[in-house]
Amino acid sequence: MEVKGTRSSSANYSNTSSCSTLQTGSTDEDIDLRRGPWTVEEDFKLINYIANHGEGRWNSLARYAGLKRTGKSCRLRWLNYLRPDVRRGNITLEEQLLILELHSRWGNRWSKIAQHLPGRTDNEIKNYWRTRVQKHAKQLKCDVNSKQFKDTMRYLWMPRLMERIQAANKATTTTTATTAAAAATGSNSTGLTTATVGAAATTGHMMMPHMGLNNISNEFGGSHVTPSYTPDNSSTGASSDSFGTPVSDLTDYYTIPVSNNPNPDYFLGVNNQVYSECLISPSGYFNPGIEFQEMEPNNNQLLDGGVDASDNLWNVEDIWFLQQQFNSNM
DNA sequence: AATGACGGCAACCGCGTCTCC
DNA sequence: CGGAGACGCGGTTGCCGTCAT
Repeated sequence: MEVKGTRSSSANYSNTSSCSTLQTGSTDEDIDLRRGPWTVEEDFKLINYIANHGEGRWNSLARYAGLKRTGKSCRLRWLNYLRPDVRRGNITLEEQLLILELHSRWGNRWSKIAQHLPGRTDNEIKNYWRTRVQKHAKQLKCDVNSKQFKDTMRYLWMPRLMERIQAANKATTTTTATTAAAAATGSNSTGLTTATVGAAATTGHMMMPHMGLNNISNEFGGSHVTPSYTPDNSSTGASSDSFGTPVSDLTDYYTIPVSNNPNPDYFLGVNNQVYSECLISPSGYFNPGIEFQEMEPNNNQLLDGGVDASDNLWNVEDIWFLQQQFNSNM
């Protein structure tokens, strides 16, 4: 495992003394509240308490669980790290595409975006955006909120990302009947195009039932991404056409065999056994001292011919290419 | 080998909203 | 209706690992 920079490494866990405290001062209990990295013991207490009593009422939960933490801190720790269905590791190409798509629509509504990426937290998506996307905006010497950058993202990066997804799929899978069916359905209720969803479906990932499809169909207008990947097309017919276009049921995509996916951490829909196991996952959860590190997925996720998927979109060649495109639009 | 810079991520903070009394 | 506490969200900070020199 070992996500780079994580505070949950065993080294950090052992270093309980580095955790600072803050004085509450005025409460009747007048306890020293801990801050900073969580220890194994604290995680264990929190997990066990929630397993027995459920979550919510975080302030009292913190007290009753014997944690010298604020309720807020407990909530954050649970939601962003300990929750069984938290998915960790590299953001996949499909997830990157979805993040770009959703962010172009909703802006920094991280929690809203996270709702559509099962297992991902708003914090993780926010971090991804800040560390990756903003970095590349910086490289292009433009503001991440500028129209030019958004257009670059929409008309260049996203189509290119889709190409990469499709290329990865071609390289790693044979076309399944389900994929063909998906491709035949055209756009869907999310406004994402066939290319988007079909590609994602082929990998057995994304668009799970619990993503709140009704929600999406209401909130998504037209897709900004068109099959032809050209600004002209997307700015005219495509976006308005896909608005309310009768669509296929995304459940069609839920049952792609996981074996199609090169990433061992991939999950399927909630009806799928593999995903269920992934949700439960936690050989290490209740045995933190021994196996805690095993809870994290393989971070060396390889797609697209062995290139780290997390940076697939952003290699040097692309940056150069995008810079040319970007400059020519100036 | 030492060290400084940088990147990535967990955790914290402030504030707005919601819920309950 | 209004106040208090709980909750949730987005922005920011700070730590740790990695990389470059």
